[in-house]
Amino acid sequence: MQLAGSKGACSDCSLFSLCLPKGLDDEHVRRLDEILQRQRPLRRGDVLFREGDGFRAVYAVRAGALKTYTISRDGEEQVTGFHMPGEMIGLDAVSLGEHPCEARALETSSICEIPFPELEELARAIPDLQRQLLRLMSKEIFQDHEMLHALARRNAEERLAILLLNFSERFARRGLSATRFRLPMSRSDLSNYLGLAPETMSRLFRRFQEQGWLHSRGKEITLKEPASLERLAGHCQERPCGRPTLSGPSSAD
Amino acid sequence: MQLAGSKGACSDCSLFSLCLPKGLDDEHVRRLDEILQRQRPLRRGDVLFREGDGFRAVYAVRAGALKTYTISRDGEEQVTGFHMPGEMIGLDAVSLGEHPCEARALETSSICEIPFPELEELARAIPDLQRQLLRLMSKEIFQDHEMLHALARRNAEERLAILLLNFSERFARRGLSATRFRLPMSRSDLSNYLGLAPETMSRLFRRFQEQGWLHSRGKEITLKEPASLERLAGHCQERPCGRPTLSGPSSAD
DNA sequence: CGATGGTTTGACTTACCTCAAGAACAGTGG
DNA sequence: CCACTGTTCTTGAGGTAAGTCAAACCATCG
Repeated sequence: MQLAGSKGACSDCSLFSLCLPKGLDDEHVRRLDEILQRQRPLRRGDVLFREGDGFRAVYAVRAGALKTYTISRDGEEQVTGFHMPGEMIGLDAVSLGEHPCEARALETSSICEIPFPELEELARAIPDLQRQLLRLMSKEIFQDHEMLHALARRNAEERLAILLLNFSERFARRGLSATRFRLPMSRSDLSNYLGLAPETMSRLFRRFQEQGWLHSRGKEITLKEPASLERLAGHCQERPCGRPTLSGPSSAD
Repeated sequence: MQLAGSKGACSDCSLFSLCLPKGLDDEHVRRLDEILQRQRPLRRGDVLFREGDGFRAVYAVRAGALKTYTISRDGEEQVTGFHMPGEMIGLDAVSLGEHPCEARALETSSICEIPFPELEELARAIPDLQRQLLRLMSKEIFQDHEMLHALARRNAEERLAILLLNFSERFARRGLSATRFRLPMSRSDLSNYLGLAPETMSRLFRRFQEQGWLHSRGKEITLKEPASLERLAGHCQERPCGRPTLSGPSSAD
């Protein structure tokens, strides 16, 4: 898997298809991959796009992790999302025609650029793709609503529990352990995202650790009692679809 | 404008086109209106769809107002949005295939149902429509991010200021006064949406009134010093696009 | 190695919630 | 039109979760 220059068809990665709910057949995936542009890898701290940049493409994360955030007039930032491999960035820019947020690599990351005009064109040709694209955006709306709920109604402990389980699920979906993982972002990014002070975040981790619910050493997290976290996350996390829980003897790692 | 039965082409309302950013030509709007289904008007408290209902259509509000909300396991509700004439409901259901929230009329409301399969089909045939549809969903994501920011970083006063200005703008877009309007929802719906206690909402209105920033009599609101509200909303409300502000000698009413 | 920025910890403050009691309001039926 | 009833709204008193401030600690990195 040689990492070539900044451009060129990205034929070895059908990564984009990972971002989309299943249902596209192989031929379609091939045509998709043809329009992908590979970018040179980003290093920790590198900016993928800035707020106000013209919107030309969406981006699929191949490896690493990024955060997106807006910057308010007084310079403070608000983290709007974390983006892991197999996830998509930039869909919120379609409407304005420019990026309403900034995207920055949390660690060395590899990105596929998907020029949007081509994607739209292809979606017209492939009904399935159109459907998947709409589904993808809808999912983001839906997840934002869950997050709104968390911020509006849940206390600090519940918010952290929800977030940890969310990450756990996302790691698991990539075939990684659901109970042992490395959070690529800083505590202050986490706290910022959850609408809390960094100090509160720190105290929460300590409390969770004292309860024996998890072990955290820097960015390395081990969930020891996912069931307790799920009880906390409780109400709001219940999904209509029978998503498997982590509780009980975990199959992970 | 005779209100017919529950079905039939809704040719007098090109309302759906209102929901979409401008840019569709007349012929397209006509074809769109052909697939619209008119629903019998909803009365205050009527449910448009429930959480978990199968997703078959999205809905455009013609008149009145609705709220959408999720219900957590313990029965408490979280308002996820208010929907005014010219706005769309149900886009968050595309991904799951069922509605993740419940929609209820806040007052007597008239709704157009837009069967989603037909809409997708039409979007395939009309590239412009496809683009507008994507743009519409993107806008919702973008607005949710703004709301996330508000809930995470702003205090109670700022949240209310932001919300009031938001409504003001939405009324203005419909050609109504930006400074005198009637909020169709209860104080507790407002507070719920903003992640506050109803009591706090009540105190906020009093405080704003004491400051002379607005006059409120029940659901009737008069903004007297939009500039002060804008100062409060401040940082987060600044949009890159030069959206006209309300401050200065208002042109409204 | 010291410099820099993230993290932890403690002491203190405060914005908002909770609880509880009235007041205003909206239906509903006489 | 007026009582009657159930909501929604308002107001006050008091408690608490989380923020702020400040200092110590720790990792990373030139």
